[in-house]
Amino acid sequence: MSQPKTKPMVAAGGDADYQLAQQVGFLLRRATQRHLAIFSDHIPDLTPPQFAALAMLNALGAQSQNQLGRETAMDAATIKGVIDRLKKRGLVTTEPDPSDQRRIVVQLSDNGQRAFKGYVDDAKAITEETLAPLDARERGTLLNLLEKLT
Amino acid sequence: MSQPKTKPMVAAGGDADYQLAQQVGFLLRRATQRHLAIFSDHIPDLTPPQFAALAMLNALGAQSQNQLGRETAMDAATIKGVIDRLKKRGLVTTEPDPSDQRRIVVQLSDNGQRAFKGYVDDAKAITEETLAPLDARERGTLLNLLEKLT
DNA sequence: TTGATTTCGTTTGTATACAAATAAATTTTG
DNA sequence: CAAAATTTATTTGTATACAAACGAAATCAA
Repeated sequence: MSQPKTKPMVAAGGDADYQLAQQVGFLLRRATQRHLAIFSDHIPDLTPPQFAALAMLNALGAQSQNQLGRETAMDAATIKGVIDRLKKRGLVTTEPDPSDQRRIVVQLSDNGQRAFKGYVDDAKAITEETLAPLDARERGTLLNLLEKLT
Repeated sequence: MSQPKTKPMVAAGGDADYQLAQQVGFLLRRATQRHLAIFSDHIPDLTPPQFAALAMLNALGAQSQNQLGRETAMDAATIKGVIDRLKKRGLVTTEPDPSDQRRIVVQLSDNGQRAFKGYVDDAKAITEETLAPLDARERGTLLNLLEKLT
């Protein structure tokens, strides 16, 4: 006779069914890693946040530093570092806002403008290569779902 | 009379159609940010990479440090820092691999084992809350597409 | 108007994340 | 076997990312 069914060896709140590799957080991290690798293959001179800042300044024009951070999803401490590095490389300039002594207005320099325009095609290629494993319908679906997730 | 159509003001390789907020890299970054916020609400004491290391050690047993890094998608330098911090907190222990003098074998401590099991339900709640904006079908689709992207 | 609150930018500290270089140990190869 | 190549772990340096605390400036409210 076989034994009656017993409790599994693990304590209550079993972990046998926790598959890290299937969790959305883990998949997001890996997808981000792959995207970052593709990005630096195409644009070795900039990071994604740096490019995001340039793109936003190009699209929206001069912005206060914190406002630019909001547009590009970076907190105040993070955008500060990004702008400091872009400024050091001459891609952006800053000046005080005369109407608000607290604010620093960030703008693209001519070099920054040219640099951004020169990278737009690369940026499109980065998106294309990142999404390469998906067909057109899947790409749309993914972007849609990611947007909902925000 | 209207003027004849002229070239747009922007130079060739137009950037007017580059929408940062619709690029997969930007959406991945924002989704990851939201997930991280949810994670730290539920498990303030661990980071996602730290939890990933515990989960993998629990699932696979003792591993060499670099092997564990591979399982959890962290490079050698990153997993080192993660393990150092987990070790300092007594959640993992390390010992030299007698069969390979280069390797360090990492394993869950009893405390680490208990801590992990105690967090599994929180981890499931984190996934649930992260995916809350999606219905069941969309969740499956997203995980599928993210996996393809890797 | 002034006192409370909010916003802006900065600083400090911690934690990934990755490139590059290195030394030691192991494995592969000729 | 001996040389070459690879693997493992470490270290250094740079770049996000975020929490927390801070002073200065602007806004709100009683």
